[in-house]
Amino acid sequence: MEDNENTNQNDNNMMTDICENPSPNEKRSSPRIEKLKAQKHQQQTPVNNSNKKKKTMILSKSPHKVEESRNGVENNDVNMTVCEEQQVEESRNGVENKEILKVCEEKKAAVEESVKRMEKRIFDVSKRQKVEEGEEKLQMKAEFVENEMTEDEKRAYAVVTEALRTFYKYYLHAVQEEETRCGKTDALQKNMKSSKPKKGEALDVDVKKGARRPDLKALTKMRETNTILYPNKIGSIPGIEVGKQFFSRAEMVAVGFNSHWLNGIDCITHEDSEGSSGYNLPIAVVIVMSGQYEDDLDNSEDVVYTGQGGNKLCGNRRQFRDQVLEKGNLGLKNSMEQCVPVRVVRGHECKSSYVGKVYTYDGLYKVVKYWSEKGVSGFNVFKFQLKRLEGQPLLTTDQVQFAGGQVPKSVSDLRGLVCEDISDGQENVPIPATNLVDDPPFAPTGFAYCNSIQVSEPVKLPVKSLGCNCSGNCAYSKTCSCATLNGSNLPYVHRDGGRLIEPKAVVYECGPNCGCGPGCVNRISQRGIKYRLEVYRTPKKGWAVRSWDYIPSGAPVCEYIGKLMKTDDVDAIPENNYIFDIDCLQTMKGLDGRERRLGGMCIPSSENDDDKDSVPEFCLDAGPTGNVARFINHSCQPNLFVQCVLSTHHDIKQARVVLFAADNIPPMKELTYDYGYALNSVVGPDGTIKQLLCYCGAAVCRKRLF
DNA sequence: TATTATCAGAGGTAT
DNA sequence: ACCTCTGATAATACG
Repeated sequence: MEDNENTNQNDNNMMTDICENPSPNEKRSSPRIEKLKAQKHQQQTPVNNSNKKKKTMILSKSPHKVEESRNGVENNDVNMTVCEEQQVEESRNGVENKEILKVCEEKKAAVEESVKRMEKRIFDVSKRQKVEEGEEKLQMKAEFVENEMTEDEKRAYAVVTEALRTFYKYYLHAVQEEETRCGKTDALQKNMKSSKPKKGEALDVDVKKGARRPDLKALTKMRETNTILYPNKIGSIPGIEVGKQFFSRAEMVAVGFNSHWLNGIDCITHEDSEGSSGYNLPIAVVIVMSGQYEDDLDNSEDVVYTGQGGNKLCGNRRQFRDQVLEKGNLGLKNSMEQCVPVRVVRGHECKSSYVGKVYTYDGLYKVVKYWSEKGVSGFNVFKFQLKRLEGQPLLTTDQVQFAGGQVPKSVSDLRGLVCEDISDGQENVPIPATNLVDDPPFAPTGFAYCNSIQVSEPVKLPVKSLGCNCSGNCAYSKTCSCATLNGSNLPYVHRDGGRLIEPKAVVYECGPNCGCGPGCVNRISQRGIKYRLEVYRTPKKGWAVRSWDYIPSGAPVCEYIGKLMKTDDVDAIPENNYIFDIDCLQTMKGLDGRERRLGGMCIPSSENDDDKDSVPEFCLDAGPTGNVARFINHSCQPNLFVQCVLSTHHDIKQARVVLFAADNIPPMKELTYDYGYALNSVVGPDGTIKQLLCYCGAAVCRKRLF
């Protein structure tokens, strides 16, 4: 199938007939097994591996495809092709199909509207891409995409993000349950090995009955709370762009991209589903190709997908009977006949980071033909050829794997390097700076790097708080006095090196007077930077920060380091954009501004009420001295959030300010947080309201100006 | 340390 | 009861 150079001709002459194809394709099985087989097979026939054993394969990778799809962008009736071709064919097939044809007509508009809406955006972006040629502009692409979103699209994007955060929250809660119940935490394991098993507690740990799938638990929770987005949607999903990365199948279910975390082919089966009336059901709306195609994904606009069924899923995973034209197979056939666009998701193995697998939305495809053929085990399997709709963003390896461009392997292959490590060895990982914008390029200057808080003269530090009496580390939230301050549970889970389960008004960590050691899970934010961050120059926003690593939601990124000052003293300084007000108290009271990023947190009522209307008493000035956090830009749709943390003392007015990941952040994506200043809150000396343009792309700019 | 085997897991449909 | 096959861990092979 690899040598399919006549793909285009086939388009004009599609046949829906089922033909016997003697090519030795075989059963559907797990990616691992398939991979192994593919490798073995390749060893046997190293040159011509035309009879692939993969579930899906790339049919055409020829360069002219690229040109074609570029041209398609400017072609107004580009998305007529699906239905037009179909109609021609239907009329050939005769009277019996007239009904389907009619349905097709009726549905055409709705489907095309969805496709066109997307393509309109693609058109705009593509135009930009043409203008902005050159490698160094790649990083700007993502920004353009965000900037050119309409208000509706921004809203849709925010809705999707919100749903995902809900999912992360439930997920991490389930992880904590799992860690507690199963006793699989590092702490517990150590305890059980080294010291005597804690009486009572360690004994009721049920290792076998633990919730092993927090992702599924989270999904169930979302179903219960009715927070799953867009069930059974046809075509593109608002707020989810081509190239969107997901980190598990469950995540995709949470936003309604898929309806089940396990199915490769997802169908709409019920009449009452949104937009499904009039269709001959079931119709397939999304397929997932789980696989190993990182290298051959470029321009893989044609695909052959193996149907479902006839597999022994437990045991040897062999094909043991013929596939039948039912369920997903029938759905794909129906989708072909009724011009239903199919979302295509590809799974990529990703061993370089904590995420084992990444799923990428690769756009809408049309089913162009299907057939059945004998598999290796001697049973019939169905094959579906899908062709990518034109006018969508090009598929490239970069795009599939890393939205913002290629991830550098080391500092040495960084382009535009202006500084190898702005922290000058102070951080665990070097933080390089690059500048591909200015000519001649320059490095960030005018500040001294420092990774611990400096205290200005008039500021008095509060007395250190008493710590907990734990030893080793604080796995037992019931006995740790620090954990108790956070509620009944620890704020963090152990997974992925420690993740904050959800934003809280304040996080009480263990501190210098605690009995626990540095390995304690309740000291997550005290361990310095652990992701490979890069400071880079942007055309419009000055310096910015991104990560080369995946950052899981709830993971600590960095603390906001600067000089701890009294706010009154700072207001005298005219131009300083590096002031961070420590306004936890104001935030907790629900005042304007930063409360937005904290969502629906609960506010403790114990704080003194007379502070309600006060301004923040202290702030952090990262102007003259600070850490990498001073380069992180504002966004009204940020992927980090600000978390007040108390560790050495319990005075909230001087809380530490730590930035945590709000989303699962893919490499090379700019890190941003919400500066949180109320719109029109800054008034100039002449009494006019000062404004500074926000380039985050969101509708409302609330960036602070001095 | 890297690869392979194992198995539970949930929601829909079929029996 | 069956179908869907993922995600995490246990077990094994490997160097």
